[in-house]
Amino acid sequence: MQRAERREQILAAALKAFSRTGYHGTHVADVIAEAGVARGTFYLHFQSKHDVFAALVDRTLEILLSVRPEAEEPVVRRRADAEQILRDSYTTVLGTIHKHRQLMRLLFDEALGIDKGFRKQLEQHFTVWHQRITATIAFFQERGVAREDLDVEVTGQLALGMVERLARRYLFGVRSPDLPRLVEALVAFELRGIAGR
Amino acid sequence: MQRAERREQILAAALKAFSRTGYHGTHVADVIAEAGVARGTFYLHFQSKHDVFAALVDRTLEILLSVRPEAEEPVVRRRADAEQILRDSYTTVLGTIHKHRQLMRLLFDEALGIDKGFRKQLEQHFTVWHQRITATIAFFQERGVAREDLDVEVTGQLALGMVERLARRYLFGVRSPDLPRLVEALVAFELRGIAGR
Amino acid sequence: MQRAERREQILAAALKAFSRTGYHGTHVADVIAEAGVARGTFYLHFQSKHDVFAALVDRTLEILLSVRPEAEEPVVRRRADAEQILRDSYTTVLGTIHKHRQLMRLLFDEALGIDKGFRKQLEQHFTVWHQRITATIAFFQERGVAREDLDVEVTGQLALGMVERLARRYLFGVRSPDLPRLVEALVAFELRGIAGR
Amino acid sequence: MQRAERREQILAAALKAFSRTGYHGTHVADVIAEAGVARGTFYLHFQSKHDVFAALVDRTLEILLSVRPEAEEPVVRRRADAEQILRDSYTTVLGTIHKHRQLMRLLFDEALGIDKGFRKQLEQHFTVWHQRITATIAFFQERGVAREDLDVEVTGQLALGMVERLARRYLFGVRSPDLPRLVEALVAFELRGIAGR
DNA sequence: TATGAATGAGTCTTCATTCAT
DNA sequence: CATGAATGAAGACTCATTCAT
Repeated sequence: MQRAERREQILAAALKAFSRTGYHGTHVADVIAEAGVARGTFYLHFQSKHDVFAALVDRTLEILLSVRPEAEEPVVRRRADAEQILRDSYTTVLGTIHKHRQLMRLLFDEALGIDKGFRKQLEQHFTVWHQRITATIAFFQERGVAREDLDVEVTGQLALGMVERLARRYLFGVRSPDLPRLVEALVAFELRGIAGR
Repeated sequence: MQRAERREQILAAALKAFSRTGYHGTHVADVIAEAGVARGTFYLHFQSKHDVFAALVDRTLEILLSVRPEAEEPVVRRRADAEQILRDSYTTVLGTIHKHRQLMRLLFDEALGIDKGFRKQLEQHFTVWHQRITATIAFFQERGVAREDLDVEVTGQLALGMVERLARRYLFGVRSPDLPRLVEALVAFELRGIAGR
Repeated sequence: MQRAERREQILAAALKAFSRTGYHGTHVADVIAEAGVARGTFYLHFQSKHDVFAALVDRTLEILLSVRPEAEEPVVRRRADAEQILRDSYTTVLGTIHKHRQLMRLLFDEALGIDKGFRKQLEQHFTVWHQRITATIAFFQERGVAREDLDVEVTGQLALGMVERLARRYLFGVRSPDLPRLVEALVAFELRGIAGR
Repeated sequence: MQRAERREQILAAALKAFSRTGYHGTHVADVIAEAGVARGTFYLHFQSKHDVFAALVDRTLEILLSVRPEAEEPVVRRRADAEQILRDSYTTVLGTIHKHRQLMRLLFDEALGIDKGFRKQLEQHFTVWHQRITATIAFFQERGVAREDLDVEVTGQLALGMVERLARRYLFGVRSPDLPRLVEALVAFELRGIAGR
């Protein structure tokens, strides 16, 4: 078996195990049992238990950050109206979160309690998303869709919070959420929320 | 020293210790050192390390649930306009969260990673809050402040998410947040978000 | 309450507790709960947990050693025939053991596992009993009831063992044993066992 | 080192340690020091301190129960006379007990004080032996060696008690007991004890 | 690379005993 | 004498990590 393959195998087993019993409730013994691999093999591919978890976190963050539907074709975006932009964005984001819900749950429920490092990483990640969102809002302001006196900074956080909560409430652990409904409520609420008048 | 007093003392020390190094990073030795009590004394008041943490979580949830400004004078509420109701509510809630930010942080950052029981407890808590919020929204619908076609259920979650994120971003670990600014942005956003038109 | 009374009260509670859960399975907390006495009071009357147990053991050994039916009226004994002597002795001994079966059980089942001191005490006690028995056998030899070539020393041990086993099997923990039957079998067996022919 | 070998090594060390200081006086630290293994290694082979002890008890009981000289050649037995049967049996039994005197002492002196479970086990064991003995007595009755009116049940206990006492008094902790003497006294006593007239 | 036996530092928890009131 | 809160030494057990094969 190729080195990368074996690594994947362990990573998958770790995800399963961690999802089942959490980081501290999962022992290396559980991971290797799940993977069907010897103890030594585990340490051949990962430096430590913490290390596997970090790898999963990294992967999760990569997945999240790679979701950039709105950035792909800026020119086209200008033509699209605000509603469509939001709808597309949120559909992609929520869809991605749901698709990788096990990883997401790990990140949101476990990572904080393990390490200050993970907290930092997560905060940075939120910062990046916050920037993207505020950029979008600024763009909406330019287009006259968002009012000028909006507190962009705080509003960006509000948008983040809404998504996070929808994810936690409707996406983790559920097989088939009613994505369109969530997106619709979210878009309607946000568009009005940022609108003038 | 009275029994209850000693218990309080240990609880305070535990809060400090847990806040500093997290649940798993904190040893009973740290707690008793912080409290200045003997090991046996700790176990005279709490069954286990897990038990002290649970006591802190319970306390936190009690504090959160006891925040019910809007419920106190229903008659007056009817006269008040929606904006004032929201402003008052959020001011109280965010203020309370900030006042007890150490406890809150413990609940939000640590509790999930320890025990499925805590996760359940937290979910139940969110359910209660969700109910309160949807009740308020329904009230706003009656009053014509919120549109009829609003997805109340999902919107309730959105409101919850906004508060949670503000708390995490601006209230935990900060001495003096700009509360009015947060409330203003929140109220303005939500009022528009739920409005017709 | 008189000092001696209080001591008795604790002793009785300790016997109950030890009988229930054994020496190591019983904590001072159990004893004082059973006695309805405060922790400090316990140590006012006994130096340690070990000390109470020792007091119970002492009491048990005193009871056992005070059983001396055959010694009371040596002149009369000479007239009685061997069978009656044995029957009387064993009836008294087995009766006493049964009457104090809780104490006896403590001595036989627990004392050995606690302390080399108790083992020594018990061995000395057996030695005393062994001497009494061999004296009786010697007396029987004089009277011609026991054969001359009997290995008195070893036979004394055999008699001891028979009684011990009957006690363990039929007397501990039973409310009403068939004492006459045991005595009859024992006497018949022993008389023949030591007899010539 | 093979798994079974290492287990044996620890078992031997535990026997030594327990024999020296008793169950409660022996710490896992003592056992591993005696065995020259690390703490973790101990728990790799045994679930707990209680578990090693149980393993030793099991082994002891197996050894005791496997002593069945009289069962091997029933046909021959019928021809042999009672005295020889008893002499052989007791020689083997007492010899085996002496050979494994450390294990036996553990069983008889320690096991009772640890656990009700061990008491049960020991009682069952005595029951088995009692059955064997009564069977032999019944056989002797058939052969006319034992009287018909014998209380077989109780007499079986008497025989058990004699052996137990000899074991405790002459076999535990002694290097070279005078086995023939013990057997002779025992056989002579028992044969007469069960005899008619 | 793979294996799994071995390691031992780390922690929680217990419980007999003390002592201030 | 009585109380019961406080003490802290002691000890069982865990589990991430190493390493010889």
